[in-house]
Amino acid sequence: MTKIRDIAKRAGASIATVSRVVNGSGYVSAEMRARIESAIAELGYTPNAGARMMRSGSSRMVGVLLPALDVHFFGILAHVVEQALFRQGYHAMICSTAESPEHEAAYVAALLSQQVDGVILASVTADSVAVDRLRAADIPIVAMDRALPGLPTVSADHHQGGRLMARHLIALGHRKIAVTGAPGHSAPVQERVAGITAELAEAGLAPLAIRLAADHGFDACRALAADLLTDLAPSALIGTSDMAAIGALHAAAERGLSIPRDLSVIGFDDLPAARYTLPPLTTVAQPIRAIGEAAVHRLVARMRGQPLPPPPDLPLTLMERGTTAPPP
Amino acid sequence: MTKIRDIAKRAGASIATVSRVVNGSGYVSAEMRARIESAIAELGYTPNAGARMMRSGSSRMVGVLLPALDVHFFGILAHVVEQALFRQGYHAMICSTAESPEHEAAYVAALLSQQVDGVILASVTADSVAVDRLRAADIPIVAMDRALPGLPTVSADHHQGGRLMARHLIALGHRKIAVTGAPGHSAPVQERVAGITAELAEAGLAPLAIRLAADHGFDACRALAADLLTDLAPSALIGTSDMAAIGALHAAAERGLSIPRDLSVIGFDDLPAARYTLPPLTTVAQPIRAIGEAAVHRLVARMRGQPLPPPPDLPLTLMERGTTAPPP
DNA sequence: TTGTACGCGTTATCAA
DNA sequence: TTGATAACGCGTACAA
Repeated sequence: MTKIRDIAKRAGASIATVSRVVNGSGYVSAEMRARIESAIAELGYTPNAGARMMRSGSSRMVGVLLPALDVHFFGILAHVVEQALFRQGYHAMICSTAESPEHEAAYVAALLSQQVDGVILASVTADSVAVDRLRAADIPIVAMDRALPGLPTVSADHHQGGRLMARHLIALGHRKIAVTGAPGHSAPVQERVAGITAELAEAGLAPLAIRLAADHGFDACRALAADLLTDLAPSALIGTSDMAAIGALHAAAERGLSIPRDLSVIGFDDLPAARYTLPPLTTVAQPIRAIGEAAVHRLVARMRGQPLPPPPDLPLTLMERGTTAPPP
Repeated sequence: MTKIRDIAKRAGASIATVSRVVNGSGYVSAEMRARIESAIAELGYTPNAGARMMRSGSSRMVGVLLPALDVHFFGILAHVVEQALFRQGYHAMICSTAESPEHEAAYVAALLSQQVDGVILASVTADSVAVDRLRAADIPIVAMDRALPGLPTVSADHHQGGRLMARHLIALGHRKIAVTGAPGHSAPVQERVAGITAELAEAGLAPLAIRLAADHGFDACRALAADLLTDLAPSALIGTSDMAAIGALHAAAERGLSIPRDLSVIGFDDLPAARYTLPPLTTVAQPIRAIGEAAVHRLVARMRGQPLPPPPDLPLTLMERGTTAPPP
């Protein structure tokens, strides 16, 4: 690997001058700059990040901890965050913990060891030991998607989202409404359920049932909804996520139910897949892009020592598509 | 940040001994080890990666360059690769280039600067300047999903995939077969198209049309298929990806066509979304998990200086679901 | 079995 | 405007 000394030698300059050119700091004559720049181009010099970091104590990197990349929601979120960080001159170190404490601990250690300038915690559970280590390190942190006590958070209002789903069905005239979804241990999911229940209560209603699975895969969601449709006879099903709603659509089809004539189904998230079904899924859209960008915005401010921007307004939108209608 | 000297002081040892404990190298008495370990736990020591890297010249990191994380296929691939690397003791540095040369160049520089031990290039174009820099750096590289000349590659046989799609439709009795898909500039897509054409030719057929869009979003795919159905009257449509096929399903529905009675549709990839449609999509499954794991396997061997394992067998599987049937 | 001392590549300070 | 030099934190020869 060519180093700064090689460039200095080649350009007939000192390493200090090369450093000035590379970092755009201090005064360098035009002629000297040109000589050094061509030396850099010829030899293909890339500054050693380790050495840089050791001097400056900063790596211009931001850790992004999230539970999975193969779940489309988190893939999109990671993408948005990464792009936003890039625009601010930071590199994202994306770590998918696979919901395993072991992974989480290893990644937190790696982030600390890499001297990341900040961390975005996406949908991490509050009682995580690893997160405590991170907090102890006194690095700027922003929680995303799921609030973490004592940490600046950027998250949609899941409670309100639950209300919007219920409100839409109530307005259509539904009274026999059941809730299905996963994963049950997810705080955002629980908040949505609470919002649903609250909105129903205000209309003098209660959910026919609330069934949450541990697994949020397609098959689990479909099986859950199938049982629900067998046991009860709801006129509408609320999925706590698009995944759950799509599973419900399939469970209904298996039982010969026509959507939305015999059964209304509504989801949450508005992932791309919500538009793939036929009819396309009615759902409450979460502004994923805005969430990622706001998280970066708040984090960058803290990393620069600026005052923390206020939590942004992240409006949820009812996307009325083809799976909801008045009850039969 | 606590450093190795702090631990040494606290434990009444020298930094050399602490280093030995941390790295599990050399001899340390049990008593001393216990003292040092408790000091590490109390003070919360994490070795500085920059200093470590400077000494050893290695970062135990592997760069993963891919075009996007918000495209589900790449999100899944990134996840698989990341998990596999983790099991081998490497951390993944996932870089999504957003298909922008500027991003790509910046990330390549970052990878070089981070002294990554190896790089996995997913679906990168061959004529990329950035990649040339990477090759010049003499780091182990493996190309994934899309072959790169002169580099070990792990990729499904897209040509064969094209053949499988065509073969299935031909076997069902279809003769009026059209191809739709995106993005047109993607090499894997072009290979699939070539495979389709070859298989049709062997049956004495030619595609009714081949239409590829630049954009691989849902709307573009649907519009493309809609035009195709208006202009021609195929009995079957081959999507070069699940996305294209799902778009075709919607275009058909808009025109009142019943699937698979009036029109057969087949896709490629077998993403989770292929099962979301009603009826679920018939498609050719690409072994994404095996691809990611094989790429890591080959890369790790090279990083360890071991001989390069042979390219693995990555079988494609026809997933016969609900969108294909004999022609009307 | 443990400790001392050097060098890894940079940046920043200071002097010229 | 440029150059010499001292840290930064760690791993490892080598000495004890």
